[in-house]
Amino acid sequence: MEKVVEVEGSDEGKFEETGLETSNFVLSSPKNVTDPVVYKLVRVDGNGRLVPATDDELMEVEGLLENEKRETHIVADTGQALGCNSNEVSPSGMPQLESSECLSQSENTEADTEKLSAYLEETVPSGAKSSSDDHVTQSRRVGVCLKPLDGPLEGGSSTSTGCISSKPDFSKLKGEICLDNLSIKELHEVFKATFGRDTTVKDKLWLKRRIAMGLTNSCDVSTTTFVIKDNKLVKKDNEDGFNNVNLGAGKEHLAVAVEYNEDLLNNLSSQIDEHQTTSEVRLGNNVVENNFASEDLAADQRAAKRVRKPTKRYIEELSEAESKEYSGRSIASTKNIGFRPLPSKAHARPARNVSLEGRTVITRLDSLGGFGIQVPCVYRIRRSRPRKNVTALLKFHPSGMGMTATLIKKGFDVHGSQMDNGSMNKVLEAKSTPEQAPEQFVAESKKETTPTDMGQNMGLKYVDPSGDTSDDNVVTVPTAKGGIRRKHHRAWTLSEVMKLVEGVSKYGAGRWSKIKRLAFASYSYRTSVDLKDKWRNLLKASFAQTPTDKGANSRKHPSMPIPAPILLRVRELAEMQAQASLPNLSTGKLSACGGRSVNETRPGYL
DNA sequence: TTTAGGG
DNA sequence: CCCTAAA
Repeated sequence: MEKVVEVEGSDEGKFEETGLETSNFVLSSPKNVTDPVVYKLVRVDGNGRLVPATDDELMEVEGLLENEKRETHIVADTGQALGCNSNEVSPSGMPQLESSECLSQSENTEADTEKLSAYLEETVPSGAKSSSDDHVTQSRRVGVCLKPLDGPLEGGSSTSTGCISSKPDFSKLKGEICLDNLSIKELHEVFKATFGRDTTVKDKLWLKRRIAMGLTNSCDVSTTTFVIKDNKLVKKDNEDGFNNVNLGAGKEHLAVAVEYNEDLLNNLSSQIDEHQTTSEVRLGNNVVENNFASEDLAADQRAAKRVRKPTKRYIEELSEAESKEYSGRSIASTKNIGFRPLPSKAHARPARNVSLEGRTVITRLDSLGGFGIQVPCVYRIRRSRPRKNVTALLKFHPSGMGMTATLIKKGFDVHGSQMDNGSMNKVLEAKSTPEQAPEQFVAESKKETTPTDMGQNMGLKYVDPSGDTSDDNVVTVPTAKGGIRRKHHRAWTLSEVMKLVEGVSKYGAGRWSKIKRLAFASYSYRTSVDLKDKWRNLLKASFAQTPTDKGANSRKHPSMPIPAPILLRVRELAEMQAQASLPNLSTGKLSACGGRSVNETRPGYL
């Protein structure tokens, strides 16, 4: 106990320090205060403006994660805290430190992001290794660390705030005992300190839970104690726990929880989203921490999982959801906001969902108190490319859209038929996910969820039925063979088209993969094939009508208003390329040598 | 794996 | 958009 306290003290100090450093970059916004718990990943723009991470960034991050860092990060956390300056060990006694990474990478925003993610992931293991007390400390540091990094991560601000500023009191809290012993009044204080707001709730248990959760989420407080007292279980409970005590059967949950956590981690690692919040991670971490007795094991598992890279689809999904919101126009700016802020809760950040394999886990800010606690929940299912199982799914839900809807529905419908869920999940899982446990877990938790909670959640959850959450436009098309294939359509936005055109002009038509990578990195959901198809369409369109009028806009196609200038440009490019290609055809090599982008092998197209 | 084309 | 053959 004592030890813990000390640590915290140190932590705080550190935080402050770090905070200062951090200040350079970020945190302009007051919002930090608002929600200590939730953070999104962002990068800092040149001018210091915060920008939500873009899809590609996420991807990048992902990539980074994969590449390296696993274990190191943990260290990094510690390291950072102390560390950016001195690499060495944290007081807690973390042997591993590798601030170097931090430093080196700090340059890139991406790196930051990555770091964040890394840190997140890493945290877990570290926690596992170190005693819980230490762990707590570490985690905090981590939060700090992030900021210092260079910037980009904005999360840091909120993080730091949440952790430190908001709750200095926690030192007391830490002790499990504290929570238990505290009077309601005290709990209120703590609560306030934790969440920055008052609560009228008088339920002690509730308060304790809430606080514990809050702490856990925002910082890694050793909630365990608290939790334990509460139920026997642990942090894991956080998620379920708040709903109700549940967890009678701790073991099962526990087991499940582990997996769940892993997924969560994986998800995080794979996609760190602006929406993704550290809190989530933490949550996951905590759980993991508790669950995994042997760090090694955990580490290994994580590593393994981490390795597997989320499919593009996966990412795509995310981006898509977001993109919908802003409809592609300004990608960056809106993203953060992307989800409609729910009126009700402090900030209802739309939960970010992470879908893993078949099952989707999403974290949503929970309504617990209206604080931004995130709770994992099943939200939407990944829209995926047609998988073999799709048909099966479809059968279940002829509508075809539906997985998402269905799930949600389920979620709401407490009593709802499990069958649906189960079957669906199963189907999904069948394909790739061997482990069902997590799903069940999720499902179960949902079931357990009390109606009340559900109601609250609903508000948050359903942020907007219309838009993103729901599915992308997925349409099922019956095929002659009898199969059903899913077609998801995402309208091309002007910006996308422009980028495409630009890309083509730069790299030449036909180099779709290159274009996708470079010019089009932001739109992760567009595949090179998509680009190609789009280009084809553009060409068609441009030739079809452009010639005469610039105003060509007047396309009949309601759906596709392509600005004339763009069409024009397309035509130009097409012609250029065509010309370029012609020589090629005849001479071949020569053209290739001289020509640049256009030339190459590109068959001029057309 | 990426590209080109067809459906 | 999806699917698939070809490079």
